[in-house]
Amino acid sequence: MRKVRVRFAPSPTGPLHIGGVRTALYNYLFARQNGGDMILRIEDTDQTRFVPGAEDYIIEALTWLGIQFDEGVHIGGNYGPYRQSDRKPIYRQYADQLIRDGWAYYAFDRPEALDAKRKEYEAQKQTFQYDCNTRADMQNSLSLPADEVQRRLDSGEPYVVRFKFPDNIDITVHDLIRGDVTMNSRLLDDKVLFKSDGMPTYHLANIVDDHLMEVSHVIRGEEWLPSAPLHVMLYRAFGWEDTMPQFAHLPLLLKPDGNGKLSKRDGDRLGFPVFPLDWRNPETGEISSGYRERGYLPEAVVNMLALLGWNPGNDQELMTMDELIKLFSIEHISKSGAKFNVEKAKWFNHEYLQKCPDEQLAQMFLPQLKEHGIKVEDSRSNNFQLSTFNSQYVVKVCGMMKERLSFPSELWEQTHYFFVAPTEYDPKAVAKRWKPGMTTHMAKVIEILNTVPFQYDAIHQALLEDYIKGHELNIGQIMNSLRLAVVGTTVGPDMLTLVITIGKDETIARIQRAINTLGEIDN
RNA sequence: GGUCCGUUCGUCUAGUUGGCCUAGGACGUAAGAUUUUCAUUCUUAAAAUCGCGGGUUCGAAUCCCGCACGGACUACCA
Repeated sequence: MRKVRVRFAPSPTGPLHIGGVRTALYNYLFARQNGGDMILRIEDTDQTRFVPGAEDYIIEALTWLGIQFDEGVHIGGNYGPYRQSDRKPIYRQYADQLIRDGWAYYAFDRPEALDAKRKEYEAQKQTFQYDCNTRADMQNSLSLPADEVQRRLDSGEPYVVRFKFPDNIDITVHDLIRGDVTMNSRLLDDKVLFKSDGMPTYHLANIVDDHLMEVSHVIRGEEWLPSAPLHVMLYRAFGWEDTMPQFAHLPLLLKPDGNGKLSKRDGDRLGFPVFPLDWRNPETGEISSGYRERGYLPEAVVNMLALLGWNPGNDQELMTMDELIKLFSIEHISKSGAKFNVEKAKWFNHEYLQKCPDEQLAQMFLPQLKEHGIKVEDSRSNNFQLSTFNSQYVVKVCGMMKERLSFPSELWEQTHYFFVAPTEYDPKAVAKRWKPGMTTHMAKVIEILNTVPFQYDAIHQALLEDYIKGHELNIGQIMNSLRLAVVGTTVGPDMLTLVITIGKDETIARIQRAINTLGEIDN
């Protein structure tokens, strides 16, 4: 049994698309499960589409998500170099080999000539294809006399190398997800393998590199399925068919609404990220938002992505990376494309946020606190006047409040009253709750807080049991007014826990301020 | 247009050797319970005649054929 070796081979043409992230994830899960190697290879054979920073972005994104590599452009390995532009000298000889063996030929047709040809066919409602039927009419080493070909080559005329597809043979690709897929060579065109700029195309570079890097399984997007027969033929032409990797073509990630492939624009339109990290277009300066900056936790993104096109075969939905590695199987990858669902993504994040340790959450909260002028120190007691809080206090607040949120970014709006006293009181809540006699009740609350031990049970007994219930008062009315006084609105966590947390002095100060501000209501 | 791939609740999907499927779970939605409030949580409900039409079979979401629809590909891009 051959050692499992898989690769993730993106092109550095921009930020890594979330579909690409999923492809990387599936490769990673498969490699880890089988004790194999995971390789990061950069396919930058198209120099016109190269975007600076894209390679670093890819590495940073995958690192953030916990997808690790054993070999690659950033860490090296025994099969390098791992950037195709650095492998440029390698490909030439393989193109030559193919020509020598009659599997490929030189073609001198200029791009303009090909365009003209396509237009010509189009005018007759036909499609031009450079193949066994048309290559005799084109300018290539199959149609031109040998001395003419040599003359052109010697004179430095630009040329490409095209694959010479045999006429009318059935080529079967065995796909691990879809089974056997058969196509006839007559329908396939003579793909360019080697470009006039001296670089190989994807097809050549891909096969050569996968072979040289001893890749055992090619797990890639479904968009590659139509060219898979070409790849199989290349392995055959090179005589590498016995070590040809196994193929698995992943279903596509679709738009949440309507149909079609998920694209960058969809994210902008529907308000969710299509990229793992924020990306700033170096040319336009335009920012595309990423999951990380939106407050998604890497574990949640991984879990969500894993389930978009795969399932463990049972009802389990929450899985860590380690569990995914154990449970992953190519057999359970679905065949049809999956529509991206924002709501489910949020739910995953909520679930993982609950698992997130309070200390870690507090750490994520720090920038928001700073932004609002709140200082956090390690060894100070809580002091509202100086807006400085003990870090343990922040941890406590996070722990108390996290079940209410899906994103760390919601922390401030949910917890600001733990740090800052309300300056305004929600008018609707005031109208509904601040009834006549309320200032008296609130004064009584202050009195109770001043007399009983400042502990949950003691306050509960004195306030809820003795005072409110003892006097047959409306619990909702009093407690909501108290909340209004302390928080400024009538939403929030358990009132007594809140009071205990912010402390006796601050609570009393806030109630007093509410009494002063709101005053007595006459009617 | 051509080739290939696909098609189970609104969405992700279970269903892999045809019977245990009067099609299960999750998200979302609705109702209820809990809570002093909101949120969380819990319970329940609605939601797929398994794309459509034929066949094979005692029996089909599951096998076969046809059709429809959707998608991918069809560059000296990957």
